[in-house]
Amino acid sequence: MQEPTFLILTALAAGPKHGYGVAQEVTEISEGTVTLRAGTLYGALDRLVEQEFVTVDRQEVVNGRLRRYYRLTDAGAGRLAERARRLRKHAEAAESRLEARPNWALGFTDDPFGACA
Amino acid sequence: MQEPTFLILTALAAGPKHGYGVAQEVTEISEGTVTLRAGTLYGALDRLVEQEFVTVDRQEVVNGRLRRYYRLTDAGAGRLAERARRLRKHAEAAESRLEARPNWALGFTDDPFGACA
DNA sequence: CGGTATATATCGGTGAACGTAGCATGCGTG
DNA sequence: CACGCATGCTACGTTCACCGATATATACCG
Repeated sequence: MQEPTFLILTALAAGPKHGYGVAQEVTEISEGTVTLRAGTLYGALDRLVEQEFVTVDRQEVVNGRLRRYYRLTDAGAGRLAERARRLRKHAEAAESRLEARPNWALGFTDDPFGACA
Repeated sequence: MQEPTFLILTALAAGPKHGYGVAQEVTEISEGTVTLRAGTLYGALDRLVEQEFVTVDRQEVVNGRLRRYYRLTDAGAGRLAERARRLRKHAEAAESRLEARPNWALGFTDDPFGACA
């Protein structure tokens, strides 16, 4: 599961939303770093419905335009929880390794073993 | 950047490693959930070298086998830090939304506020 | 009357990941 | 000594998600 898909599930975790609403929420969650395109959005939603991580909650017609609401299933919530935990673990691993890294070598002596006097 | 690529950078953040060593460390970091295949590993390393997030530290021949060590560049460390922060933010967003979700529908009462009589 | 915002749908290209196979060497086992 | 196994990189081909572009349709505003 990639970033866009993960964020779509995250957006739906707060409650049912229609496609466009998901796209807006994803932009918000990611602080503008991820903007879903139509192709990505509906492609991912179709896939998620097929995998039963998401279901169509209901459809309504507003101003002559179709509006389809999607809802996270229990399986989807489980999958999201699992992936969120994994993401956090990986982020923590990366951050702790970066901290321990001798990056005082930024630009000058590059001495991975600290053997440099 | 996808999960395998992120984990490769993370493995290299602790110090230079050769391809096979990276693969082993990735298995460890991900607690066995991600196992890098040769195609994924060397493909990603080639891309990372081209993007200058990783450089070839040195090469040696051990027992007639080539061993090529890769090292994280400063640009690579910066990129990894940025991505790690983003990953953590997304993981947190997902987890907080999942907590707030009315998942008492899942068969057990989960009442964080004790409001449920 | 044209531009923008709301909404969903589809198509083709691209690139990362993935699987498998192959090459090459040393080491332990039968 | 033959064999499998671990090490370590290369070289294919395939799959799949993402993405840009395009299409459709309505409402609102200048």
